[in-house]
Amino acid sequence: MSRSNPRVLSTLERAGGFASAQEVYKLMQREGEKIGLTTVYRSLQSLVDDKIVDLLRREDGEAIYRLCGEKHHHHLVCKSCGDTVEIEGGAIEKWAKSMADEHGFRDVGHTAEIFGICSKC
Amino acid sequence: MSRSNPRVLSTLERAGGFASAQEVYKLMQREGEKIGLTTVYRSLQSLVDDKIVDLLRREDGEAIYRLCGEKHHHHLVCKSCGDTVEIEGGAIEKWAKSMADEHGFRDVGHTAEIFGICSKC
DNA sequence: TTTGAAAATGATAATCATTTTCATTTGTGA
DNA sequence: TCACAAATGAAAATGATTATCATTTTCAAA
Repeated sequence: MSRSNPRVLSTLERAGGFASAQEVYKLMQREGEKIGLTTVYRSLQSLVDDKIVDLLRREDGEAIYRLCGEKHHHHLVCKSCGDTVEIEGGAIEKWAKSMADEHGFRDVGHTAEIFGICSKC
Repeated sequence: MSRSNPRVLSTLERAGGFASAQEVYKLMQREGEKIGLTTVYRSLQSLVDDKIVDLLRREDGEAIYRLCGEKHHHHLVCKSCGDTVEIEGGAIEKWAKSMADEHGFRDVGHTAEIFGICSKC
């Protein structure tokens, strides 16, 4: 049982509260932090165990970690240039909740992404 | 552009309409079918492109393929047993459209999944 | 029937995230 | 200082997925 390295959590916060293990690792390297990839993985895993961060999945299956306290939001992503806009999802929250209730699901979370071509492309 | 090998689809059906690429491959091997892993992946991918099967993710990130109807819909997935309910997403369609308009995006698509614990678990 | 281009196939190698191993370092209490 | 447990991280292992590329199959036209 390992405890989380505090610098990992702090980096995840600085990353906007939303990143993969590889991204956290690269970010720490770029900032001159001395840390091993193994420790980044272990720390993130233990943060998930402690319910301090959520574990989600990118479309390609890569694990992404999100601070639980972060305000929940969604993304509007350009398929061409990758530009991303954070958007509100009030309608989604209500939809997810009502669907879950209707089918007797509990402890529900959700993912929702919109992708298209932005005005610049 | 490759078309799907029909034996792959038939195997996925026989598997209960729900399996990973590796599982489909092993199942076909066990049944004496001569097919390569590459072809299994390609066939499943093209079935996804043709919207004949849905691509979801196990907790560990492994891709799982699931037969679905043609009508656009979303999923309510149990994190514990994998049980899946297909649900309507009228609210999502409107939300995605209005968000895209607001930010000048065109050719938009979207993904939305709800996950939780079902009443049986 | 023969031919040839395009599509499909599959063995193999490459990729890439993640996990495991294990030797070393660090922290801590006696 | 000593001993020992916990933490660390480099390197290897793992496992799914994708890329390569030579070979085979399909099929329509000659």
